Amino acid sequence: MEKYPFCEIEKKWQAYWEENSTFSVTEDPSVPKERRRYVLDMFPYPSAAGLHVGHPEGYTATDIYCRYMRMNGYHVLHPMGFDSFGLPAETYAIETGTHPKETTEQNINRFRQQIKSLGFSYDWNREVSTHTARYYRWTQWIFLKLYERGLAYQAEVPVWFCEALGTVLANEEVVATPEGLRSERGNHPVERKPLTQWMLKITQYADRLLEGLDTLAWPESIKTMQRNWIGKSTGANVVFKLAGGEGTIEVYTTRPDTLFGATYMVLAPEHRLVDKITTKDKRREVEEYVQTAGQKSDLERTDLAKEKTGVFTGAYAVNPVNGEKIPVWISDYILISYGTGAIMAVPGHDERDFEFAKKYDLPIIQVVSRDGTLHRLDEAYVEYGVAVNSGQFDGLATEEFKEKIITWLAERNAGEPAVNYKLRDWIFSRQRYWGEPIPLVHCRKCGIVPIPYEKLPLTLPEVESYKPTGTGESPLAAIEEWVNTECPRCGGPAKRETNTMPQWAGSCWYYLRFLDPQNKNELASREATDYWMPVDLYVGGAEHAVLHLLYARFWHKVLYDIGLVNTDEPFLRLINQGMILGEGGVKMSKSLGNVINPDEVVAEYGADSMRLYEMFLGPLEVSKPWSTQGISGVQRFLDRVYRLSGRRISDTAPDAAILRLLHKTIKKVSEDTGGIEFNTAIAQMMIYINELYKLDELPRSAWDPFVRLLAPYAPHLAEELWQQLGNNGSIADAGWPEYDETLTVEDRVTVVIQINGKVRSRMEIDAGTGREEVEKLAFEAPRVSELTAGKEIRKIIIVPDKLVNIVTA
RNA sequence: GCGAGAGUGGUGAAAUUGGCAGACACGCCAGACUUAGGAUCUGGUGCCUCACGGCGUAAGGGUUCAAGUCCCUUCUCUCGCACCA
Repeated sequence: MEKYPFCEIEKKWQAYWEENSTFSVTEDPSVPKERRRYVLDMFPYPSAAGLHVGHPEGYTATDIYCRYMRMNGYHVLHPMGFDSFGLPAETYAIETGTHPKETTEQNINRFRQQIKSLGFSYDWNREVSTHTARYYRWTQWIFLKLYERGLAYQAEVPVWFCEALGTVLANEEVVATPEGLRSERGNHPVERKPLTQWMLKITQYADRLLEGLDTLAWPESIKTMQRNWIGKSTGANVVFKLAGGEGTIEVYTTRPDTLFGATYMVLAPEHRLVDKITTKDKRREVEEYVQTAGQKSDLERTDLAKEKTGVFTGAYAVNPVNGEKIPVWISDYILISYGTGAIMAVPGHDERDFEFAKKYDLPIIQVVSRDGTLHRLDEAYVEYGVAVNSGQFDGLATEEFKEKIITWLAERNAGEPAVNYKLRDWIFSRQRYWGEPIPLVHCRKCGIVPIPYEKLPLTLPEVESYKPTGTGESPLAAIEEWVNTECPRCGGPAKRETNTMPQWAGSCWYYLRFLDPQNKNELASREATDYWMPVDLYVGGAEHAVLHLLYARFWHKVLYDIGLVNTDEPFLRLINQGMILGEGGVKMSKSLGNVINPDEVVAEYGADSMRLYEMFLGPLEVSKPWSTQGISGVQRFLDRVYRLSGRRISDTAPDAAILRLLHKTIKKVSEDTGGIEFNTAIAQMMIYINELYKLDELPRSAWDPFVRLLAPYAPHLAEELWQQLGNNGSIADAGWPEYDETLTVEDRVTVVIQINGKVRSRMEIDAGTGREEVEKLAFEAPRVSELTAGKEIRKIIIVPDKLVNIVTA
């Protein structure tokens, strides 16, 4: 028996959808807001490898959802595009001299064709690619807005520099690996280097980025990750005077209530006071330590397992609460980039300080107690409790003490409340060719001058070589005629900024360009934005939890502040699809040779089988292994459906059992499709087909609704069957079938009879039978009377239409 | 170490409010049809037992008439963070 002719069917309907622009949408004002949906996929980076099977997973899910919503009368925006700036094309250009634009566009064409081969219902009229000048014109435009609002600035910062890539990386692009810190892309070693970079002041939005999370229907895990990444903490800055000299050391602490337990202080080796306060006799030792710390990689410095090190500076500070003189140390366990770069050490109540104090034999004082009594501290007690050894504050609960001491310090100008974030400003410049040029010029007279908005886009020049200069400058720096320009303000000689933007820039706002992709005057009209935004459903991989999703939220909030968008948050609901693993549950990778190529799957099994299979594997959100045997199972199902369509269609009504199953099926498939639980919806369709398969002829009223249910899942086959049924036009325009609740319930039910919680018998009775009747019938059932004979019956529990539990003594 | 999530047949997985554990599918077994079968159709398939029956949702305990589901303890795995004071 040969397979159904999926190849012809799929080609035919893909051509039909294309010719008829079946899925293009416009901003029709007659459609009320609540009948509109914006469903978005994370657009792909068009790599040379082509689509992998992970892409179609999320794309199929949104496609099914969109088709379902359309059939239910919704107006759905479902666009696709390409995140087409990026390093691989540039690396390839360095190796071969091929222009990145050329490879990128080849890859885009391949991706588009692959995506189309799966029959997704995108509105292709809205396709955008971030590397095109008509797109990045607006990326640059947004950058200038950020600059105008003081959210983009230059700073010399220690940044991650990657020798192999010849560029600076963002914190988020550096990952810890067993071999040390490496670039996320390419796994190359990275090092810390101070360089002048463009920074975006995302920290200014830290609170709003944090608060906004509460309003979003996102996975808790992603929200938690973002919260942790932002890392807000509240406490106090406390000022310690230096003993015997002028000057102060300011520290940040979340536990000002432990101030009486501060027995020493620690500065980061890079702290500006280190040089000033170090005494003569300690200078040599301190300088040596500072230098070693500076040479250490950050991995070494942040390795938790390593023993803490430090040296005494010879200086002392005065504890403002009790006038105690305490020594000032330096150690690389204190980070210059967090808080004030200095701490008061409370070894009794901080694990790190405890470890350090033990090693260097510094005093440990207990100032917090669980119950108000003193005991020996074998480890730091970090919990909240009651103050002890704290002078007039003894007996206060931690929470209350914190408030009191902050006020006390503030009255004496020795401290104030403080808030800190782990989030750092976003290092935004890249020393690369294949990215958006930063639209600024450096004028000797006027300083940094933005290129006027109407002069955008500032396009990428052609270059001889794509290699980074290695000096920390981008390949653009080598193009004299491009770099040397006029100052837009004074007309004098000026030089262009040669840094480009990171790949994240284009993806920060692409969902807005889809709303109005041809607009020449604005990035998107306010009308189009108001019509569609916010995104109702956003589906993509969890790897973007804190990068893309945080950056995009940041830009969106800025655009909101400018008045360009109508909402404070861009993505209302987010779903992360799980990874598709190789057979056996291991990661798919080239080195393991277990990569499944979607083209081959489509060629062998068809797009509908591929779509259905990926959805049938399991819940969308979880990772699940690919199984080549498994796909033949869903193909068999589609085959059966197709063969079934060859049977005679009758106009007689289906029998009661089929009718009931039909309505149950419509109900289950409707609820599960709306709830993005596609695996169980497919299982229900299989159950239905298994039953229909037993019939010699198909009642039209049992078959027609099924074809509609199938349409979101296997759209090509459904179109074909729809046409066979004598319909003109696309099934996409057909309505979704409705079910009658009363027809979904069984009139006879099987009730199990338990004795002491164990199933001993069962009986078939009318649904809705009353309790007394059920009880009576239960005792008439076989084995029940013999098993209960001579026993005291303590209790009878009846769950209507489900179960009877007879409890005996 | 901290945070989040997950552990159910040989495999992928199902299972409203606690109410027949294993739907659906893969695989396997048997049969039918066939020159043939990696096609198709029908039936079977958690484990132990000839059977009656017993045992089963990572392990142990608890609540309950009743626990995959609720509570406690432990273990394992995945993901994220990694001295953030």
